[in-house]
Amino acid sequence: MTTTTGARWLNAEQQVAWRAYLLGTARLMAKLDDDLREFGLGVNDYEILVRLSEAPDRRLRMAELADRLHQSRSRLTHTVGRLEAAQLVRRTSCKSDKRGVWAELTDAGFALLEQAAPSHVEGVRENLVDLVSADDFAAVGRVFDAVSEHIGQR
Amino acid sequence: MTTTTGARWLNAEQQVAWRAYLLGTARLMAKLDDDLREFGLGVNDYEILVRLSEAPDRRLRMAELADRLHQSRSRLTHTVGRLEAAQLVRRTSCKSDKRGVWAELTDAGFALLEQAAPSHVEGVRENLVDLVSADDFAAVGRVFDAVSEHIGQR
DNA sequence: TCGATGAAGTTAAAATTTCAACCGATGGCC
DNA sequence: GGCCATCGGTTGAAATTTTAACTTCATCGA
Repeated sequence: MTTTTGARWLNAEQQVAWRAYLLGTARLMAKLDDDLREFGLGVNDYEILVRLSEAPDRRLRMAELADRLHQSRSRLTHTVGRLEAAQLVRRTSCKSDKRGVWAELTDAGFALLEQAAPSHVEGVRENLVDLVSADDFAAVGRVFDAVSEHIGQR
Repeated sequence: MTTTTGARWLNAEQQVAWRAYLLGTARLMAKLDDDLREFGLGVNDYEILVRLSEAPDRRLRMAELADRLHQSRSRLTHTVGRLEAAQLVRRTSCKSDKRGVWAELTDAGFALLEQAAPSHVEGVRENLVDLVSADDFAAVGRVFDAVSEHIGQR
């Protein structure tokens, strides 16, 4: 685009950084998905299992889980349906709120997570964290914290 | 995950930064897609149009375009098919390599890009670039350059 | 010149994600 | 209590993306 209006374009460095982010993210996610395929998971599935594994009683309400991952409820319903079919997650209805549903990590789900985690984390290190200085990586954290904060939920 | 093996986990700050990146990226892309919907585009379509608009004669070979965006050829074929149906892109066969196909931006495609660009770029600024220091944003560029570099093409 | 190998791109089918409509439950509020 | 806007979640269909197979053409070496 040429600059014929008063619009605030990105300057050259910003432009370069923005595109590096887009391309790098695409490549990184593809690589991580690739490496997880051996376990029958994708990054998205993995993140779901991790969130459950960390929650009290290894379970979370569907809406809570969806919010933490910024997914639509519908998408989560479908994904959890598949994870449930694979016996990695179990759904139980919520006593206190009859509309509610708990998604709970099964023992098999936890076991698979234990298997997949070392290789996945190693992938995150090798293809991201260990590539750059601690300061630069911390900056990434600050930047995307600010983004999340700014955009907020929903 | 608890640390019972010799695996190299992420430390607390790295963990936090990694998750901020995942969540922030999800929110950011959703927001940008949202804002582009008014023009009938998504971030992915937009990037395709931009790459074409910058290329000599506003056209690129399919494989070249796919590589620059790190997309599968198949995905690009489908997407360009839709963009072509919308008259934003035109496909022509390549003289010098009969297997080849040029994807070329039409005038309508260029016009739409001109319309969408100011608001899109403003969105990138408002939800990312302008939220953080120039140094931090530059760090993002360095980090994902390193990622791209490390993972390489394919 | 042939034959093998691989690149460029498409295609069809399967898997995933989005979209919109929907249902039962909840929580004010009058 | 009764009304009603909204929440939590699901559903089915449409749209998009992935996967694998396939076609055509290029290239390279014998």
